[in-house]
Amino acid sequence: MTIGELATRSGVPVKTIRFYDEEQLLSGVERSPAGYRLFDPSHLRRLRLIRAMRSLDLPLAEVRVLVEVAFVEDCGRFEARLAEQVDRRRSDVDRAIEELTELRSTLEALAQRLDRAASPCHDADGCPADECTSCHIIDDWEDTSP
Amino acid sequence: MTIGELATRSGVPVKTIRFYDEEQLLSGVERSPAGYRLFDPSHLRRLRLIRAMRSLDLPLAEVRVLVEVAFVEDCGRFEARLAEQVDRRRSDVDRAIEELTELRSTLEALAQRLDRAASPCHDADGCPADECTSCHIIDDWEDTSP
DNA sequence: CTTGACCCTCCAGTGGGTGGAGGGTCTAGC
DNA sequence: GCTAGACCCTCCACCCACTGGAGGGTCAAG
Repeated sequence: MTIGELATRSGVPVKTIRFYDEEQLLSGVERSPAGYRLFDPSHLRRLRLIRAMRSLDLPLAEVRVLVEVAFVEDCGRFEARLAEQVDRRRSDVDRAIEELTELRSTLEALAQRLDRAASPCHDADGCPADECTSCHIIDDWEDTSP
Repeated sequence: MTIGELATRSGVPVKTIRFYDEEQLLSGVERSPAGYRLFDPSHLRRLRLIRAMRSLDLPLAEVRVLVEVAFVEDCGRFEARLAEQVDRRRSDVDRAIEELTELRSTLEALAQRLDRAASPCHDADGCPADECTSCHIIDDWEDTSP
């Protein structure tokens, strides 16, 4: 299988497969006399596993380990390690959702304040912050944020 | 004000201030005969505005424009542009939260499946996927995901 | 023998900083 | 006048996971 065929079958871009190869995520990739990469069906399985792990946003370094464990060591170990990573990722995602939710309400509050904002100074020479409600939006909002 | 003083007063690291200067977010920064950056109080205001915008995760390129509008043009324009950006950011954040929520439930489902997983093959020569429940976790889960 | 679809390597860029090397400057105390 | 230490400078590399492009080799069909 050439890289193009593997790309078509897996749905992973050629460039990305090459990148994974450089990063040692696919092992035992042969070369044709002309230097073309040659893959076998195990690489397709491997690539699918990589993509599955990546769709969980596990870092490549961890994916590298996980793939190695799955294909070289035994699956019990793979399962345990994956469970571990899934747990870790789960709490990361929870934290990220919390942070985004907080940001979301900050944005909401700011949007409302901007709607209510009355008299921008319209000073062509730049804004003399002390007399301008627009600028004070930022100041006020800074005061109320941590 | 030297860069160290500005850093202390603003809570922004020296390196970051230098970076913002290089990126043209602070303008009119003087230099001492020895080449030291010299700031005035307007730079403190500017820096605070930058940090406020960045805390909304607005990209630096947009922050650059926004700061310029606030300090060089008039505040009404700043207010309008900020409102625009806040709206855009709001929908981005909404989308991000949705995606993370989806990821979160994928992780949840996978974690449960991993808990229930029965018999890993424990084959020291690598896993012959067809007979191994651990490997099938990935396959099954792939099938159910888009 | 040419055309066009492949393939290769190497380099640069993304965003928003952060860390470090290597070296100049300033100030206080002796 | 000298030295220690805190400060400042520039330039370069690194993070992450790719992606795009230049410049050039390879292969099959017509």
